Amino acid sequence: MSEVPTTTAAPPPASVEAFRDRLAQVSGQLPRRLQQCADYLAEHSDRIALSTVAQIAKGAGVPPSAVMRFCQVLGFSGFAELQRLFRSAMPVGLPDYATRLANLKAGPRGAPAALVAEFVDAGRQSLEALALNLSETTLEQAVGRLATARVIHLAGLRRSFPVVAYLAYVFEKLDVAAQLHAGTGGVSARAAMRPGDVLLVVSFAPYSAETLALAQSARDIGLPVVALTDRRDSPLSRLADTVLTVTEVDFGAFRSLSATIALALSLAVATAARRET
Amino acid sequence: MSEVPTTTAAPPPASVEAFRDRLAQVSGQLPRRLQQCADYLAEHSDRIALSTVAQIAKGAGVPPSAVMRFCQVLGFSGFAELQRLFRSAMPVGLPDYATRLANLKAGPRGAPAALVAEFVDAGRQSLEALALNLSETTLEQAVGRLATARVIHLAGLRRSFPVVAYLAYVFEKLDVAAQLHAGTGGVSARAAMRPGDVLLVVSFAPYSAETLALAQSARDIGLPVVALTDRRDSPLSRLADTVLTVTEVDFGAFRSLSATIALALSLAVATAARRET
DNA sequence: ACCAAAATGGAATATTTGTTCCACGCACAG
DNA sequence: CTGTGCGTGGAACAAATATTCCATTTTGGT
Repeated sequence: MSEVPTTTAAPPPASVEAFRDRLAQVSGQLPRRLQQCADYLAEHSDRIALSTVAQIAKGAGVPPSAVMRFCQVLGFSGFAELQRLFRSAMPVGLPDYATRLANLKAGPRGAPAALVAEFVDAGRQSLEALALNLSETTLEQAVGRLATARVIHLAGLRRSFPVVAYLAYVFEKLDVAAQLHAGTGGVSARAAMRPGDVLLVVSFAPYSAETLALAQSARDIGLPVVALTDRRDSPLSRLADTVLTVTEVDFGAFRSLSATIALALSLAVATAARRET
Repeated sequence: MSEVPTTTAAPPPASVEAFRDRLAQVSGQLPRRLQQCADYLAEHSDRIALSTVAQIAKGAGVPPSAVMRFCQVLGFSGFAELQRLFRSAMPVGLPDYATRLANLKAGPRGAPAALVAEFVDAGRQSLEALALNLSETTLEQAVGRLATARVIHLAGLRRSFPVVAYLAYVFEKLDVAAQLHAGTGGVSARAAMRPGDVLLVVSFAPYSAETLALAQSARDIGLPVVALTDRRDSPLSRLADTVLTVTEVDFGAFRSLSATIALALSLAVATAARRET
């Protein structure tokens, strides 16, 4: 009955991170064999997902049963549960993605498959750049403006149009009032904007004069303007209150919009989430 | 004794690449169930490393024994050998880029930055999956159809609309005759389609009835239909002559479209390039 | 319409792998 | 020196999984 040993009862780590923490925590106050397990797994945690108990045990220089005990000390029901944790945390692109990409690129010059590889690569780089260069404070500010808006007006032409079109769809699904200004109607769009609204404008070089004009209109009326653009010193920057920048790596003359859409989508979902609270 | 069937003896693929080649090689001249296996594995080769026979079989919609036969047809002794191949090709360890993402994700629950991280991750995974599962022959076929078309008709609604909207923009820039059928005009769209044209339709689950109807119309008239969808056995597959599949990893209820746009863009550029020659 | 060959699905079996259990040994306290 | 308790290792057990086999269905040719 009087349980509660010093190592507490049994909270099984729910993430790889939590697993590492727990590992560091118990390390040093373990029996000899279990310490061997801890040391080995700390060093080779990447093998957990694919190896069997026997392989781990051999690697650590202990019998399989020691590995089992170790898993249970950490709070898992057994090795299977630990392995599940690591398998689910694995990236889905399992086989050698890099070599596959290289092979595709190496194909016939201008072949469709080679093009796909290029665009995939460009998209991936764009996404990574987004993650690295993201300004959390600016993002926070943008969400704040959008969350308090009565109606969110969406503006974007040419290559930006798909982005705002998707935003319009997503906002509708999320039950957020949004209006898409896609056509040539700078005039009608202006008429639709009311105090309390916000304009979310997406534009990249070369900046469409029409989009810039719409942003100017919003500013004239006194509406906050949130801009999604490619450079901090773009023409939009002077017109916008909040400027989110996305550097999209392009291949040839075209961009895959991956990072732009990812950011736009995040904006939309974050906005909807904040409204519900 | 006198073995040597027409499909030669048994050279088991020694690399992931060789496996893909062999897959494309035998595809099309296989019995129904085995073809299902081939299709499924071509699209989800990333699951081979971690799944069990039963899971693969369920995913492909065939009994486990069919999967076993398929493995043997490819030259493997069984599924275990195939799985070994894919496991050995797996990347080791978790990329440090993942830790950067993990930090962002670890932020306040539902914080905008965390959302960005999720969408970036989903987009990146989708792109990798696209590169890995791309069927070069199908892609080639699609480009072939599009390149010889008089006019390319574009159809896609809801979440697919941004994709076709972008395609319309890109085709215009590339000087390729394309027409976007976005509105409700199933009738007007039908009237616009002429012999020699091609319909490029983009649709994901849940498949819009309108889009499917348009594809059916094109087929009735005798136009080739190229489909960009999420599953090989989607309703579109029966209506389309060429089916390109993209598995987009989604976060929450929304998708970043990264892979879809990358593939669409590649199609457009490749089509334009082929026309000029 | 019939037959032969191929394909199919599911049940039976083999194998691999995870998990539990218990006899033994070692250390330490009395 | 001896008893108690924890740690240990291997063997027995259980579960999951791969693989084979064969009765039945389907296919393709004449």
